[in-house]
Amino acid sequence: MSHSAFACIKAAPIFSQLPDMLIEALVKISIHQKQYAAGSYIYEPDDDLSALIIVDTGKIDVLNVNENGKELLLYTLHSHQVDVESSLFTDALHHHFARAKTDSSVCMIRRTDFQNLLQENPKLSLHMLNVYGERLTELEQRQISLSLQSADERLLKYLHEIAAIQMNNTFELAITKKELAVSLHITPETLSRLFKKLVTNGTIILDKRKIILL
Amino acid sequence: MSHSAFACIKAAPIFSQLPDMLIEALVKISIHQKQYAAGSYIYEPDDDLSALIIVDTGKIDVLNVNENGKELLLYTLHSHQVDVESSLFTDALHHHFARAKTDSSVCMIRRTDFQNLLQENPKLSLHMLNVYGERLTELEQRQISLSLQSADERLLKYLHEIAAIQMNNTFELAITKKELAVSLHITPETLSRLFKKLVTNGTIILDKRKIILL
DNA sequence: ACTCTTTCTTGATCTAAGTCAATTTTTTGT
DNA sequence: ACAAAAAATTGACTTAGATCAAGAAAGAGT
Repeated sequence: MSHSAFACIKAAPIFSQLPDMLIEALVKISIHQKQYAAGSYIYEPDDDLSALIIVDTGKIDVLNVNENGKELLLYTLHSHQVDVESSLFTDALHHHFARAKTDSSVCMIRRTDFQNLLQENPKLSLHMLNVYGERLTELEQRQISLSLQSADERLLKYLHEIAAIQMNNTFELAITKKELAVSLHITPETLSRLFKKLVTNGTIILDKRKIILL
Repeated sequence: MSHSAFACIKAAPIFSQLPDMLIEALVKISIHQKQYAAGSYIYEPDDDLSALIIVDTGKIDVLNVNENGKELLLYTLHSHQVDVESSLFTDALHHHFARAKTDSSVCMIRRTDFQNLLQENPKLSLHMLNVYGERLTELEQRQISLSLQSADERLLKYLHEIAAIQMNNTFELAITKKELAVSLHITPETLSRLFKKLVTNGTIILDKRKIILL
């Protein structure tokens, strides 16, 4: 658990390569260490908060609601990740909101302060453009994955990604299956059936949360 | 049909608000008026073209292929629109490609030239950040619409959007139904059935391409 | 150890949308 | 105006995944 704004900002991958001078400039305009209990809202639809949010500890869900009140998880921010969206640059109304999934603490930088800093630092602007470009690519990839891959392909891809990160074909799921279902955009029932299929196929061995990829 | 690079760039909404000085700087580094026949490729997956593309005339599809060779239409660029993606800022491999849908002509600005200009012009950087922010929001909206709305809701929304733009409840489809189906991410057969449903519901009157929203 | 709550599983059923195939309508080229 | 090509419609069938409902298993609090 970090305890200074400097540490919080420096730890964020999107800022970490920046020269310390710029980081200190960011620290100066940041609002330090806000605490949020699990389930509480960091910002809500139509809020004019307009700030850049850096997660120090905990997890934060960024979601969207449609007219019928149905929620869609856009992404979950983990420690040191930054919510670059939230209309930091555009004035467009946003219909999404951020909610603490676990007890969390965040740093914030207000939109106007950040924009002023950008004006004076072309390097920072260029850096942010790169970040946005990556986010864009990522979002596109996700959209492609959702419309071109079936649920079981998505699940398998997810499992292989974990195995790759852990560099081990045996691992435990870090999240509940319910949460996994949400992030794969399927129901828990469907996920349960997909797992069953993978087991009978002999693609995986599954014992509770423990998974062995064959 | 425009005939100078200046006109081409000035006509693009994302650049039009910029001071003429900057536009001229953009013109200087732009590659003028390339012609593409319908069906030909502007860039392909893994190409290292890395240029910003401004459509002068015609229509250009930006698509993606998955492993099975299935195509997904990301968006269609019309006259004066700019392809801000195509790894302009990131080095990440992109799996997508651009193909002329109709005979088209485009202006291009090479990545390195553009980045150099950005370095010297914080205003331009900030401007581009705004553009990216909007694109990001747009993409998110689309993803939400695709996973939260059913096909008939998407169709109706599309029809209402046209009516709103034309400020008239009676209008003609500017594209073929086949193309509409692609952009709604459904098959032509399904679209045909949806239209039929809307007609029997009494939601619309349809005669060939002419539509009256009731 | 024993509730109470939440997660997970399983079965039965439903539905939106895709696929395949055949036909009709519209558009295009000459 | 006519032939050929492309677009649109229709029907029969399949399928992935959702929904509803009911149990089983696991976890948490006392």
